[in-house]
Amino acid sequence: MLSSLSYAILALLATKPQSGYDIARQMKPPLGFLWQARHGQIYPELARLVQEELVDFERLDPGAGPPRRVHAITAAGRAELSRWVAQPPEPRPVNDELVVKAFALRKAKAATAIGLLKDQINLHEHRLAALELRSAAIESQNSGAPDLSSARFGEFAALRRGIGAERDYLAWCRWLQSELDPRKASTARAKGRSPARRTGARRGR
Amino acid sequence: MLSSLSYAILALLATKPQSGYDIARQMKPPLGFLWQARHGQIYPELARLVQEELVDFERLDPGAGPPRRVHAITAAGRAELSRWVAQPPEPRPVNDELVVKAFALRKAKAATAIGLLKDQINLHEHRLAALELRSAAIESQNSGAPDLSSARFGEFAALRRGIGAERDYLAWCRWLQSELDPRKASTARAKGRSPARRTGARRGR
DNA sequence: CGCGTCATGTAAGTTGTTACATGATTAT
DNA sequence: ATAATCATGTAACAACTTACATGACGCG
Repeated sequence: MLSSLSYAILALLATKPQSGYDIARQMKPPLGFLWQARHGQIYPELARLVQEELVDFERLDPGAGPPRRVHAITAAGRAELSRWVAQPPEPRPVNDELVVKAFALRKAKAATAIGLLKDQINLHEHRLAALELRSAAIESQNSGAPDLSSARFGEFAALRRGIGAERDYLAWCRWLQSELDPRKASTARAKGRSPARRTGARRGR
Repeated sequence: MLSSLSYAILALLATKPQSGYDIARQMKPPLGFLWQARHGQIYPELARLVQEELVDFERLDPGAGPPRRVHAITAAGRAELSRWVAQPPEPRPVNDELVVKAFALRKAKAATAIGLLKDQINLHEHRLAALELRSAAIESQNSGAPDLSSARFGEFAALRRGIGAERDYLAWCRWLQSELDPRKASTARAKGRSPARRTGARRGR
């Protein structure tokens, strides 16, 4: 059986033939939005796909420089990809260190914790901005959000997931930050303050 | 250096002494909301923590049955935990198979894809309901959302993250599902239909 | 001339999964 | 009786990270 990474590679190659380096660039943390992996994992996996004949490649020798290997998905590769797409996904757990830190946050000084969150917010704001930029680029090329019939639909859908996830993550970070704010201790609580809680409420999608 | 899992274990033991089995239960996929791991990883890690003297344990021999090992965090363990909490977290990439499948969705028949999403929505609705139940239980015990001063704040914050993430994930699944809906192809688009897009819009929080 | 990027690979180590192994207790 | 749950462990494997290794090209 193939790894999830293999299918992510196949999915990228299904849009167009690319080098391992191109794939690594798109999957590079922290910006990769389809699947994240380093080149140290990608090259061996690509070699395996070639061996299984789901991918083939062509050496492009640009006269000067190292020969570039442009990989393309084969017919067998496309077949295997579409077979896999129809299978139910196996959920991989999302383990986030920051959640553990939040859980144990009383162990830290408030000032330290607020600084930590500020850095995280910054990080995720940058990622969000990058994803939004890309999404906006697709929309302007497409004059509006692409639908299923468009070749860019898959990319748009994956981006939309990333954007939603980042916004939600940021909202949580900001909430946590406001809870830590020493000003919160005295004010608030009684007078229905800002980041309105809504845990029990809000039925109906 | 210790793994993230080690710190998750320490964080749980910091609330109260527990057996490896108890820890495994709380970390069990798909419900664990602090950190997910299986017992096959937890027991060896616990043993390591004992060896490092960050955790100790007591054999509880309940006359009948296997002796239960109740583990407790030591003073050194607490110190190490609070040191770690103040460090910036290293981001671990979130790789979700379903996003790859969405990216390559045109390879599948619409009916298959809709079925897939339905199953996913069901799964995540169940997880969301479980998290909301727990959050509501804390709120009722606390008469309102706990703040930093409360012993349950950490748990509440972690749950809140899980709840937000599940809601956002579900919203994406439902959007995707509506895009796949063959009824969408004919209607919609022109007449400003339901799951209102907001990718470029919505500035300022 | 050194640094960043293009470009490809490998080796060692860590983390996490799956399956095997054992055995008592409780519920059906 | 047989299945599920309590309870703890280990071994083999798969996934992923980090660091090493090499070499050309272009920029300042």
